Amino acid sequence: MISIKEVAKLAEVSPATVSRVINDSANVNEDKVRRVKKVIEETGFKPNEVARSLYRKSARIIGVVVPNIDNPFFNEIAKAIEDEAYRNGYRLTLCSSNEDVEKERVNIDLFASMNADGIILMTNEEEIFKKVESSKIPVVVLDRETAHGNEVACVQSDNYTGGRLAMEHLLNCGCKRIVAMRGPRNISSGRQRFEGYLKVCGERGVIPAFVDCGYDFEVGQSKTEELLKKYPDVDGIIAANDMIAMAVYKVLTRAGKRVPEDIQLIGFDNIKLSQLMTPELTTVEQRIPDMGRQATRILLDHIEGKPVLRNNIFPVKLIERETTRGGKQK
Amino acid sequence: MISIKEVAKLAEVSPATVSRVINDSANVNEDKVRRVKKVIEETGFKPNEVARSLYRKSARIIGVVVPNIDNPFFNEIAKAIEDEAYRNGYRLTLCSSNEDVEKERVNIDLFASMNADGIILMTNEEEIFKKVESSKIPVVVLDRETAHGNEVACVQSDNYTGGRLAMEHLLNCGCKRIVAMRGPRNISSGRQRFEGYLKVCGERGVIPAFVDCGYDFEVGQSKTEELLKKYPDVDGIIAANDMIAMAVYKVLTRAGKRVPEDIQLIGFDNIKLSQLMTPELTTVEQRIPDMGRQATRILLDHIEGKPVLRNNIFPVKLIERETTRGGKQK
DNA sequence: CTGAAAGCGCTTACAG
DNA sequence: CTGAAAGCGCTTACAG
Repeated sequence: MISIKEVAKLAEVSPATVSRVINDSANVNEDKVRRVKKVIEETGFKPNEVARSLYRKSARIIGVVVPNIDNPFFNEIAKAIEDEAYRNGYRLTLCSSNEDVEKERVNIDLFASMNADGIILMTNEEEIFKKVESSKIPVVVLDRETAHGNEVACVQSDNYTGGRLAMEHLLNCGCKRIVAMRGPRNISSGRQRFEGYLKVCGERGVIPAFVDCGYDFEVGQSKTEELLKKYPDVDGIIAANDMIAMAVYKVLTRAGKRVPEDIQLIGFDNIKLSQLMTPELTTVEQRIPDMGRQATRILLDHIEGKPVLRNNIFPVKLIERETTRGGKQK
Repeated sequence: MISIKEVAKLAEVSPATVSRVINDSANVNEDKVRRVKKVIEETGFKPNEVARSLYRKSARIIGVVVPNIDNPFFNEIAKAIEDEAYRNGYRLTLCSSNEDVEKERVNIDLFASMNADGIILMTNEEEIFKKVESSKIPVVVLDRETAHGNEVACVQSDNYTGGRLAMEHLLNCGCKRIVAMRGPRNISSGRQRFEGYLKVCGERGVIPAFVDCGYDFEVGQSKTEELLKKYPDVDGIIAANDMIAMAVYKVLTRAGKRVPEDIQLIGFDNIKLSQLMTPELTTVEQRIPDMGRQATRILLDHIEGKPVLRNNIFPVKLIERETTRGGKQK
């Protein structure tokens, strides 16, 4: 790689002038501009970003921590982040933590020592929030809520309303015996959805029925089996999310239950998969790409010193598809 | 962030000595080592990686270009790469190109100017291979074959055998009218699988029947409809990959065809999804995590100056599940 | 064993 | 408008 010094020599100006031309940071004699541009053109010179970031203390990098990149939800989020970051001249370095706190910690340190400009955090570990706080890098928390107040902003869905929507829909579809699969209790989205569900139970005089569950496919299968034993008369299931709903569908099918004829099923997230599977899954939509984009925008705005909204709650929406029976009463 | 100079002052040694302690790069008086370590401990000092990479001309970063991170296959690959990279102290910066050549080009330049140590490339664009070549960064090509000879290595599956396996399996399952959905013609994996299929046709005296297709779900749907019109008597379908198989399944179901009773179906890749869907998909397994890991290992070995295998072909394997009828003849 | 010095490739006051 | 100089935070010959 050719350096600014060599460009300067070839263009017969000083390195400072070349820098000024590259950055358009000061008026430079037209003729010199021309000469410099010509040399850059001919040599294919690109400024070394590492040297730049050393001086600027900014690498135009944003660090992203996801629990698991190999999960459609985070995956779709990451795509949106990457997209928005790229559009603004930022790169993205990725840490898929597998919920390994040590790995998250190491990566946060790395982000700091890389002069990353900001971090988008989707983690469940309280400890990491503290860590990040001490690193002084601006953070936006995505799809999570935190008790700490030091993050630049939170962006998440209105999970509570989502929980309500799911329950109300099954009720409207005529289900008499609805069972909720509660999401992880250490994740705010799981708690909030469940609260929405409970609230509707209260309003409609329904006795809550549920089973504790996580967000991953594997636990979905075993928890569905458990559910079937515990509530043999179930005719409606609210899955903790879409991946769980896929698992539910598999177990129900194996057990000879038809969806939606015998048991109606609703998911949460509206990941692309929910529409690809057959039957197509009724679900509560989170605006995943918008959330990823927004988190990134907020981070960039903050970096540029613009004011920023601290709490960003995205609306959710019921998407009726084939695993529930629409307005029809049973 | 505290710097090495301040650590030096606090420990009453020179910055050079601190550096030597950090890197364990020379013998240092025990007492000084102790002092330096103590100060580092107390201050939480972490060396600035940007400064390091400026000197070393290495950022311990590997750049990854995928056509689309929002696609299970690349997703699973990226996870494996991230994992292996992390284990070796490397970070990963990601470009999800959406097959946008301009974006790929910009990112390659960025990788170069970030002092990235290597690139793992999964692209379809000939042009990009040339670009990368000129950037002088070591490249390994993953899931692709190139005509260029300048990459460090290629890693891919034995797609030809995979194509054979798929066809032979459907034949063994008693299918009389098998139609292949040919993968993209500009991607080597698509061509090779199709060749395997053709070869078996030749050997078994079957007249080839196929429909041109891509690798993404959406085209899978329309191409399946086309297929059904063109070959109304079809009783076995070889999908271009698992995502296409999902689309095929949906269209068949909507058309009132049962799988595998009326039409048997086989995919390719063995992405996790193929096992999550119901019915579970018979498919040809690619060793996705191994391939990602191996690509990374090779890159790192090369960077460390170790010799490296140029062509890495991973074996494929038939995974029988529920969309074909095993050994049973019809 | 160890410190002062030079250098990695930029950028920006500073002085003219 | 423009160049020489200093500095971003490290590392490694070099000399002792």
